[in-house]
Amino acid sequence: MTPPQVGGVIRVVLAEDQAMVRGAFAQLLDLQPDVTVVATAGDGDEALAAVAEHRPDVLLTDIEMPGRTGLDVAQEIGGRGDATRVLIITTFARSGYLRRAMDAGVAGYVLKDAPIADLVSALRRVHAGERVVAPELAMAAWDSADPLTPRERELLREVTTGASNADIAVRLNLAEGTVRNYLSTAMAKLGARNRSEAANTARDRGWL
Amino acid sequence: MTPPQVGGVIRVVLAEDQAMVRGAFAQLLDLQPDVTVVATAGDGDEALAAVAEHRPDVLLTDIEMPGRTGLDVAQEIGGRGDATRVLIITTFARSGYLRRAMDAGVAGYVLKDAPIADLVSALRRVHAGERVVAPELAMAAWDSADPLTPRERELLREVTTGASNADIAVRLNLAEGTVRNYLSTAMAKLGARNRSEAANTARDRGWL
DNA sequence: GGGTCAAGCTGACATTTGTCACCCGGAGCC
DNA sequence: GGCTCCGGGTGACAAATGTCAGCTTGACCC
Repeated sequence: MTPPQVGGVIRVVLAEDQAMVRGAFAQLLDLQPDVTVVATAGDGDEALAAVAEHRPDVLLTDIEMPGRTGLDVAQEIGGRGDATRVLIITTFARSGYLRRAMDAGVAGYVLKDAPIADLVSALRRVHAGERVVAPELAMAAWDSADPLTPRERELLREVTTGASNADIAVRLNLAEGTVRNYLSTAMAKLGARNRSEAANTARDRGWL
Repeated sequence: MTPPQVGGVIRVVLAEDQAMVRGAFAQLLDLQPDVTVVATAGDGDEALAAVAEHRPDVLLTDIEMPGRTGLDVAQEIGGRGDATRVLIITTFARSGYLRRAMDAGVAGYVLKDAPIADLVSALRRVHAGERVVAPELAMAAWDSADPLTPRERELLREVTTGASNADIAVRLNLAEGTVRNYLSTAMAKLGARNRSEAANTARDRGWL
């Protein structure tokens, strides 16, 4: 479909769930002489399909999307050994996603709080083989390591669904007291006053 | 500063907290021959200042911004009897804001989920004196009217700060039982399983 | 005037949630 | 081997949360 790449033209697939933002970014990137947006996607599944079809140089993706998240997509692509490199664009509040993004082998991570110029330059650098991480986050990744044990994470995930201790106990084959205990330590670690607050802050930091 | 308006050119101030989105929208709007972005703002206060300085035809603003929200700004502008008309761009999830937006006298309300073309056409229609509301919301506004009493709303707002029943009782001069009771009825109305869930859904629908 | 309805308010009671002291097993010292 | 630490697990107890029946007051409608 698309002509063979002329020197340095970056072929991009863009995934972002808000149509207006997606459209704006796509048009803007297309204005750059060295960038072509070959497809756009509104969720993770569309993104995977578009990458499979177009084999772009870079997948530029948001994290929070309906269904499969941007991180899921990154992991999938990394696992398949695709040549496509992944550049994450996301919101500051969810900074804890960074560690997981790194584990998923993404090539770059920029914030929507940064000027658009940063997006374009990050795109070029990622295409050139560099790794790019928003400077505000490079440090944050270290001083806020995930303190939760796997079990605690699991319990907190149940809490986000609105489950009671009894529900969780049944679902995970635990005594109710145990459930309470884990949540209690999780609350202590997160400085939360109750289960819901704990689940929220854990989610906000990308630890779930 | 700006030259006198030639026929039909729309002078716009754009307020949106995410720099990248703000930049993208601004550039895109400026590409339209009949639109000029005279200033941009990253929060409500900057937006008010920009409107005061530039007296634009339209203020295009997000709702959720640090400090003063887009609705606060709209109210302020409406109260001052400014000629500037307000067009809200926001996220679908917070559909309940619509009613409050209407009360604040906004001229239009579009969703970030809609294609960008809608944004431009809404802008033109608002400038022409029409009122524009995203079709998905025109109906939603009616079938999901806020069921909360003022007191319940107040209590839920306290819950979002992480306050316990005892805390709230003291702060509002109520018996603890009363606090529990209000929250209980609020939970019933919202179909929530506990205080936090109730507070979250209420906030998500823009009822706080 | 009486009747009814909604909102504000309350205490007694039942349930859920959070805290604590403790047991077990494996990993890593020394 | 003995020691300590950490993650997983447990039940008894205390505190917070949720439910219910019921009391006022004011608005609205005969």
